[in-house]
Amino acid sequence: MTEQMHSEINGNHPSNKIACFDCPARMSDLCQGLSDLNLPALYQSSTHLDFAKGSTISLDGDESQYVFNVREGLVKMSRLGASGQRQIVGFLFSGDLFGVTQGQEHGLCAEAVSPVKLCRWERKKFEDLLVLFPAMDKQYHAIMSKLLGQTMDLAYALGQLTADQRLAGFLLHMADRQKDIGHPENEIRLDMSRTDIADYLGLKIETVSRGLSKMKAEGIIKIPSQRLIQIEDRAKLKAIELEA
Amino acid sequence: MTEQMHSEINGNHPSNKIACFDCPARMSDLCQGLSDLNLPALYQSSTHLDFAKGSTISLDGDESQYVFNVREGLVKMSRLGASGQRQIVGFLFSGDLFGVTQGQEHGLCAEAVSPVKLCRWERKKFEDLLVLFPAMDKQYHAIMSKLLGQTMDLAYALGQLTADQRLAGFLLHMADRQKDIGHPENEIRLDMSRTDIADYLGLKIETVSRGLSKMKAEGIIKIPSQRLIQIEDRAKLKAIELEA
DNA sequence: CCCTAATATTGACTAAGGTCAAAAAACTGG
DNA sequence: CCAGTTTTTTGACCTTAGTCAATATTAGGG
Repeated sequence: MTEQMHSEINGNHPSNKIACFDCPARMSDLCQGLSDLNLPALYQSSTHLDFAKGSTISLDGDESQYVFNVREGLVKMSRLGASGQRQIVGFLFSGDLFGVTQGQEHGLCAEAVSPVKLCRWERKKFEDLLVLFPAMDKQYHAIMSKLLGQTMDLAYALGQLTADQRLAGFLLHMADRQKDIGHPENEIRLDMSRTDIADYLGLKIETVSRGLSKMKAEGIIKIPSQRLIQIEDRAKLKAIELEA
Repeated sequence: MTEQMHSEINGNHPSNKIACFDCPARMSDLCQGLSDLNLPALYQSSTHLDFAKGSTISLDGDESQYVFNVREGLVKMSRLGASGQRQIVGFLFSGDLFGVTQGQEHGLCAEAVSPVKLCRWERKKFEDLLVLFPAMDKQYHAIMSKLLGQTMDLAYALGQLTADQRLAGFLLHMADRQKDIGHPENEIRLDMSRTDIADYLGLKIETVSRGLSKMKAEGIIKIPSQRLIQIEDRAKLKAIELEA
């Protein structure tokens, strides 16, 4: 169940129908720079994959490493340490690129949190695309830069903020994401477990649970079901995040 | 004293003499891909700057943002948070590139820890160089990737490791750096203060001090002077880093 | 070389978050 | 709808690192 197999869909794209046009990630950081005319090249060098909830997404095959773009679903990216722990370094939503840290055996690992549809390129082919499409290369620079910024933000949170501050920041961040996808921004649909949240925020699951319970008791949030959180008092949440 | 001014050296490089040839960072990640023939282009679009110890290196001017390469000295890169704290997200040595997180007002700031000599480009011009020299563009991708990996490593340390583990890891990492520069690898010359180390490791200065004192008491390290640490028992240090 | 200011160390105490254990909710397949 | 499993919440207690305060050490300027 943990090692559930993925299914390879459209391996070589035998038909000429291009799935990019109606891809939920068509306007993602990566693809938005490309005109419809250039999509076929992007599409033909890619493989589409489905991963079941909980399955591991291997970042490199026999020879090549891969670069991925998330079409649908939620992926978690973890840094596995020599001392056996795991730090989730990012959650990846529709349109997010991953698999960009080449070479270095960084003990990175990606897992599908929900059922996931991905677009995959061999790194080599992906780099060819970047040469071919300067607009995409520019976007790629921007993506790396953004990713670096996000990871620095995480380091800031982990190194400097209290448990409550991290949790408040997490909820606000998730709420913003919901808005981006066009969902009501005060209703957070959590696809990840409490354990995932804990591993991301550098906390233990009990601390996450206590933090949420406290916010609920103070009327800042409602928790109609475990995986659904409603923000009742955004201002107070913001205040917690910025607490001295 | 904190806001000590920097001096601009060789602003427009009026002479034809090219400083790149004898640059300590000639073989840095950025430049190593270039042949001597291509150095003039790199040199002419750059500005050389000196910063006094303790001075702030502003990452963007009136119009443009800048990209820097460290020639000599030590730079610290900090993420400043809305709640007033600071997390040092990296120390930059000779040959390290910085200023790559464009756009986003990420509250980033760079400071000279020791007297520093830098090479600076306007981002726009720098990107032109990348287009001109594919080898350099490739290096740039690798640099971003490495930087991202390092920042994830930091996140792992901050989120998952104890104070002693972080400290042991830091010393080992610094020792490796010394080796790279050709210094004896068991003698760590610390250019940064205890406060800097604390801000980097997400600890308070007292915790850093206590940790070092404990290691000294256990014969793992010697501290001949505040800014000089000798590793006496590397294996034990490694063991602390990996402790369950 | 001494005096001062900055930096680092040490000590006593506190608090935030972790650990261990049990209870409660929430999903699962039949 | 129910039994069984997983996930989450809550409680009591403990440990790690933070806080506050005093002392020691180091570096710089006259």
